[in-house]
Amino acid sequence: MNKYPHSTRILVALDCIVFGFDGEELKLLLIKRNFEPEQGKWSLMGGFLEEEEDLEVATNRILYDLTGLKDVYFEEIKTFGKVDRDPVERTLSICFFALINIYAHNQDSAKAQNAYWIDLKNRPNLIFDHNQMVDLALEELRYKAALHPIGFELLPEKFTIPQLQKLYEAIYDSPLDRRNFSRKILSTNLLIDTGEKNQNATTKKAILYKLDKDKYQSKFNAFHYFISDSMR
Amino acid sequence: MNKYPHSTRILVALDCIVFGFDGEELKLLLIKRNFEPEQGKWSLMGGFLEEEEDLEVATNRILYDLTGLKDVYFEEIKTFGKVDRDPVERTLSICFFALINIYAHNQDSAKAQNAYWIDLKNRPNLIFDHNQMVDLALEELRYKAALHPIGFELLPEKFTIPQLQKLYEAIYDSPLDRRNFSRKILSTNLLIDTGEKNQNATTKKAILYKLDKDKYQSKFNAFHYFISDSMR
DNA sequence: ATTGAATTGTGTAAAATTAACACAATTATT
DNA sequence: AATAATTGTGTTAATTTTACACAATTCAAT
Repeated sequence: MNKYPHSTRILVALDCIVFGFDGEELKLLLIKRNFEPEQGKWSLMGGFLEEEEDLEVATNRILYDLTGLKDVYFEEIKTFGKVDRDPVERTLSICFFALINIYAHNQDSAKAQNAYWIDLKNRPNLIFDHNQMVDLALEELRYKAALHPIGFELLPEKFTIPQLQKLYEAIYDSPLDRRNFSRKILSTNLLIDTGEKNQNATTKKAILYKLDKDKYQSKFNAFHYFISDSMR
Repeated sequence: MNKYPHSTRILVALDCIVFGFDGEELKLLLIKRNFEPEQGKWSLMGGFLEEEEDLEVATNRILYDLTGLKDVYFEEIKTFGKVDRDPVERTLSICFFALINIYAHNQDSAKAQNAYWIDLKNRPNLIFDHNQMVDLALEELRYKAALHPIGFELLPEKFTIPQLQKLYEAIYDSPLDRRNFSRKILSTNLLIDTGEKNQNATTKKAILYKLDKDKYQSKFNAFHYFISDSMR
């Protein structure tokens, strides 16, 4: 069975930073732990990589259990591997962040895990090295979202340009110029005008767009500097 | 000892894609395996994460054993985790790429590992999923080198602008405009004129520069689009 | 119905950057 | 001294970005 006899086998966890957006603020899906260790404290959603389970399958399993969603956008960030990072037993953590549409996820799945959406800005202290993980995930999200059109993953299927702008303002925690933002976004040709307008607006109704999924893949790498430094 | 009793412990390997540059071509440091499994075939340099060893320590250990160098620049790419990726036993591979000055590394260390510098363009078929790892590493190197000043890691301490240009041409496998390249590089203010010139030139001797290490860290993230698409 | 406040969509000119070039200077060789 | 190869620097047009202004839409309050 163990054919590389002299090496150590190690417990491998996956920890997920799940980002959401409620229209105003960037949110994190966090677990109020009702199990040991560290029961009662806050942590990221995670799980162990199982025998006979591909790594990617495990990530999707964990995201599904938490959100009820399949085909969630996620990205590996880093493996945390300090010997003593988990006081119970040495555990590697392969760390991911995921972007989901906060309104599409299954509330029941979240409840079953004792999970809550928490404002990124008011996040509680987390167990182990999970604070570092969130810091890194935010950094990575900011990096990636400036270079690639991944923000859409956090929005409903149909969205307005002002909504999209609010999202980017939340990600970078800084105001963007409305006119320049609009021009830059539209110049990507990734948005399709649905012909509809948002209904719940109290002032001028904005055009609802959807993502051009055919172009999305081919343009994923074509839009470095989606948000430029000078735009911030 | 095993306090999370129901989970599986897994063998964890680290595999390194070591890039070098000989002045003309991008090179890979590859192992001609004189051990089982797959003896006689080519592979990446790797090793197992050991008990009581931090992940970062393990990476540095593996790089040191291979090159004789400490403080090597490396970057984690991805964890490969298909159940059957290693036919001997299930093994996760945490995959890194490293950039080293090919002339600073210790030949004896490489020889002891049966390692050779191979032109990236003529690389042999590698074992397991190592081909995929190299493909991904090259992609990642191209991505990062376009956004951050990491190319220097592949050059000697003192280098000329034409040398640096040849490096970038090797990385992107495409010619760059000499005059625009020079201007862009110098405008970063990351290069210090050493006052010396390279001696082994058969024509006009070029100015030797060195990296401004004080500015390097602070400007690491300030130079997104170090190499622009339009420059290629 | 009219006005006002908030928000959305589009336009424009100056500034900055990039792309596409040309030319002069340096070095070893002939 | 002339030649060939390479290096350093400059210049202009095109493009992109920045910093703005103005008109149109909507609902609510008069």
